[in-house]
Amino acid sequence: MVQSAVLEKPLTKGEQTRERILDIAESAILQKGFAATSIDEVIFEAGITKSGFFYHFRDKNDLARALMERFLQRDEAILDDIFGRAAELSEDPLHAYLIGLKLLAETMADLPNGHPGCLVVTYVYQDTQFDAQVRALARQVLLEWRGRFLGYLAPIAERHPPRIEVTLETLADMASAIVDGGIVLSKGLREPRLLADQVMAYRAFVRAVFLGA
Amino acid sequence: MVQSAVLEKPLTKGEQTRERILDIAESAILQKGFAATSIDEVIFEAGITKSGFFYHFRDKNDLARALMERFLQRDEAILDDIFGRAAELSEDPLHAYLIGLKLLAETMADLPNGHPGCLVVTYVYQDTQFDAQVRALARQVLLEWRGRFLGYLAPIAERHPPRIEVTLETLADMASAIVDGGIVLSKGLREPRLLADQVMAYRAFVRAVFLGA
DNA sequence: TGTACATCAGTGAACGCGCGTTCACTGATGTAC
DNA sequence: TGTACATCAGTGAACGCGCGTTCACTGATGTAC
Repeated sequence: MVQSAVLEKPLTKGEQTRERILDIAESAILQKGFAATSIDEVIFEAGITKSGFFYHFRDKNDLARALMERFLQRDEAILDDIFGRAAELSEDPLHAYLIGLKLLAETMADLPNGHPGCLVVTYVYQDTQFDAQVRALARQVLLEWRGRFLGYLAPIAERHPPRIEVTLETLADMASAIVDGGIVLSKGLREPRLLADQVMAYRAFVRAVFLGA
Repeated sequence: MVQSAVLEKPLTKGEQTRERILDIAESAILQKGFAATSIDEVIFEAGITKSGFFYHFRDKNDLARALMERFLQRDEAILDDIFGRAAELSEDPLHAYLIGLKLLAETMADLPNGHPGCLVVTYVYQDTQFDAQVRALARQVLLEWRGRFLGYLAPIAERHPPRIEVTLETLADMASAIVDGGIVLSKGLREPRLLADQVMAYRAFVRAVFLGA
């Protein structure tokens, strides 16, 4: 079971409502997009009035910002947890990374109804609806992923010289691309397993790059 | 230069307007999403009135359907062309596929402002806005891709037994995933080269699977 | 312990604008005889 | 070659609904003295 790293202090009543709004909005936005998700619809599900919504968020873009900020934090926490556990299981950075990818694939496979979608993809594909701050936030997530995976790959390349011509940056980006692309296929074809299989295929490539086929 | 396979007969005045509407709508939808793209905005750019729009399309969903149908046809024509040319350059199905992927990467790299986005991704991430027919169309594109790449891979696997444990279906889906995921990163980070690099990385994996690292 | 005040977490009603859609109409072009 | 009619490719005006946002207000809880 995935356990958050920080101890969660109990939420106040207002924070609970706010979280419920965020949950409902996120799920709706991943299904229909940002513009098609109306505040009316969100508050109906949340059981509050429109003014209640505007007590928590300045405007709709502020909701988008809050969602992406929460996404960024959760995403970092989950990946830190997965690759942190993996690092404890092997001294060798390559084996640790391969274990991490296996755990990531299992996490993906365990989602009961398949992956609901990635907020960053939603934002990138509806870019001009958001203000500069929100766009910068989405970009920040993409750069965080690149930096993270590069951080895993650099020590690997030092110990295991690559046998296939590919830059570490491209190999790092490939992790993000395969997950986001895999989610699209998985979601579109309604085949939850597909996503985990794609992560495992990426894992096989990493193995081939550093250990040979 | 990419040349369409079929000879194009000249468009009538009405067909020209219709194509212009589709071009403007597609570009807007890829940037802001379907709901956020208003008919008003499209007709303003196209220089016609609202009634002119409804002469060409029954309603907004009909526009979505027309866009996806056009996308499907163009996509098939482009891939047929690329992998058709590749097949002429080598007898061996593996080398032909590798050449095709190279040509695909070059095509991606040649897009002046980067790839504008994939309609299928837009539709999958705004699914509930569309009626059943449009959703089925998007799904059809995903299945077409899987079938296409499986068609390339099956003869390869017969001549070159795979050295890495991965199913042909996963390897086929990986082509779609890497392109769609690569487009997200490319678009989000505003790095046009990234997409071509990802396709080349996929190509390196295919090579490793069938030839070893 | 009581009182005054501040903050929290909202309510209710109204706003104006923009949206997708409809309907009756029209000038230009094409076709049949 | 001329005329009647049909089709093409739209126009112009109006529609009602839903959207995001604002504003004045409120009961419940927390804090200072």
